[in-house]
Amino acid sequence: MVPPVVLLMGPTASGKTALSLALARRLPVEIVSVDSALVYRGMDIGTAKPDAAMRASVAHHLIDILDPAETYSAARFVTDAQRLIGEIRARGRVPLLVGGTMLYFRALTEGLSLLPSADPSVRLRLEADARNLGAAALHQRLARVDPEAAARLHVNDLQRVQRALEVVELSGRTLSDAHRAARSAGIPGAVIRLALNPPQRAELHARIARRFHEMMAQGFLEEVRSLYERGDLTPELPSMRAVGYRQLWGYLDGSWDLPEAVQRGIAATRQFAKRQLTWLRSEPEVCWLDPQAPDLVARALRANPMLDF
RNA sequence: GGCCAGGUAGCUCAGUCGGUAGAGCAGGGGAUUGAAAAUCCCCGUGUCGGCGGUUCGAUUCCGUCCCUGGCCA
Repeated sequence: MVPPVVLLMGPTASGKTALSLALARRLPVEIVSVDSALVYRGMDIGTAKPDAAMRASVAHHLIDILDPAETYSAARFVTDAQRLIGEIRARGRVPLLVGGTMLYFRALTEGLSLLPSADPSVRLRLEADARNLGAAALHQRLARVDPEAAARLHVNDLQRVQRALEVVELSGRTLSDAHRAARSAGIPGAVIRLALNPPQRAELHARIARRFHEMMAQGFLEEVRSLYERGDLTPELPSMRAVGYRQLWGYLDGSWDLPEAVQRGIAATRQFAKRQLTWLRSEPEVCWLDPQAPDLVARALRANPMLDF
């Protein structure tokens, strides 16, 4: 029988890393990171990346695989994760997928439609069109080629309107047609979903603030400064748009003073956590865990008999 | 102690020539198919500092008290 795949989800600062390491002491797991920021090298403190000692104690995958100038995607994640799940299972171990990028989890478990990947030149042109013609004009253009997508997308949601236009331009079929066609397969075999979250939102907010200040004490600003001073990175890159990095970048370029950058960073983290929880509420068959509960690992195992080998 | 300027949403403030008030930020809810730590949508009742007075009606005018900042002593 193939081992189950365990998904450990939860908002930022909910204690996923600690629980994943505790689980690793009880089960023969390898960890697959499900995180769009942990993929970047040199972004350690602000992403709360598992440190060298942690990564020496249990195999971690999909961490430090890209330079911050590069871009990753949900589709690449699905390809990478599918491959890793197969490899880990072939070693007779349990794939433990840990992270907070909920789109990646959803793409992996529900599959993705067959779509063209992003094309930088098309995106540059569409961005220029958006600037010159306005969001309404782009939305109207979409309404002509893919009325169904236009009806679904808000005029102001430039990112998705542009993507829908990009899909038609690159593939000749509409996004709406592609969505109706078959998706890629999800995860074969059993899937167990654990979600870590404090029952009280105020507690999560407190954890977020505490952790942000700890990051500052650990040298988060110096980490961002060294990225800032590279000279080839811009605030528009997906890596530099990450929570905390974006706000400290704003301090370095003089947009605001340090206390304000920190407050904005903490607020952005809270907002991120809220969006993660919106995803999480629609996940099926989730075993919710309170990070403050004693014997967390025992609780997780008891709730999922399949895990108790 | 005197004079001046303020005290309105969790914060910063706007406003009501008297008919019980609204922005930004924060916060809450939702969406989410190759940028997703992104992007976008929806949600605004609060003794308008306290107490009196005038008025049909006061957050708005008057008096007084309290608090904050500045200037003068």
